Amino acid sequence: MDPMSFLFDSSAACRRNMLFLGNTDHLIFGGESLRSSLGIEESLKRRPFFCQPDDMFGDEYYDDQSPEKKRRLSSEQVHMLEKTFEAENKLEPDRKLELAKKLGLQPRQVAIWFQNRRARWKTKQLERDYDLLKSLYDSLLVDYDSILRDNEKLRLEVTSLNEKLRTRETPQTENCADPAMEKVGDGFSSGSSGSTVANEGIPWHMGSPGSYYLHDDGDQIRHQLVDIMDAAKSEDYDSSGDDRSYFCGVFCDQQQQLEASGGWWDWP
DNA sequence: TTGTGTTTTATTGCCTCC
DNA sequence: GGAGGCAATAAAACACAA
Repeated sequence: MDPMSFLFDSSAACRRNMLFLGNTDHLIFGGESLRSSLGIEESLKRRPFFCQPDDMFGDEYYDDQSPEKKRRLSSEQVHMLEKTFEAENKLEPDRKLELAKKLGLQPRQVAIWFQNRRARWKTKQLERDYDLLKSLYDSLLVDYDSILRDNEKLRLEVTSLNEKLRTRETPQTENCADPAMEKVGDGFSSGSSGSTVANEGIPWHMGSPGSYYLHDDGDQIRHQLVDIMDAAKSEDYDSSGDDRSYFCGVFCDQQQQLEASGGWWDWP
């Protein structure tokens, strides 16, 4: 194998053969061309990874630290890697070699850096997604509680009005001959059998069986009930109403936010 | 200075794809 | 079977409070 291709090779087999990888710190990657860019000259002086043979085996080097020590990349190198990562979160082999050459790093180091960087990005993305979902959940919870309160309020109102109705109607429910009376329509009557007052889904019943007849002075109460039931239907019981579109809107928003939050969630 | 928590670099093992 | 990706993890480097 060509020694240089060995240096550049980051395959699994090769890296497993390089059990002395810690000692690859000794491998010479030097040469002026490799160190010319990005102003990394300064950092190279401190970095056993990338120095020249004379530097590596000099007293100065060994006085400083063991060559096996793990070294951090310079800020310039990191900056360049970050910039590249912004453009492409995975590197083609050619690009990796090019970048490694440019930075004076081993291709394997570049590959590892990108791997770790992807892992960090994924962690951050998970945190962002969690925060987003949590805020959506919290706002839905607030809405839900508000709806429950409204529902309870309406229920009490209906009960109270129902009581009023009952007290007014008791003597005349059957055989009523008063022409002023009228049959209540629009959901208040279902004929002669024990009727449910409201439409389906409205959980209360009139107390007495048969059709309901109200005096004129009951009209006000009747209209109030109709209003209340309409409100109840639109807010609580009608799944095709605004509530559905609201929740739909919430989840559409959520999806849009997730889509907008990052382009790499579904990495190829 | 030192103990401790966090970040970064690197390794290992497993998996998928070609 | 080789190449390369990812998850889990180790360990060095770093930051910082006490």
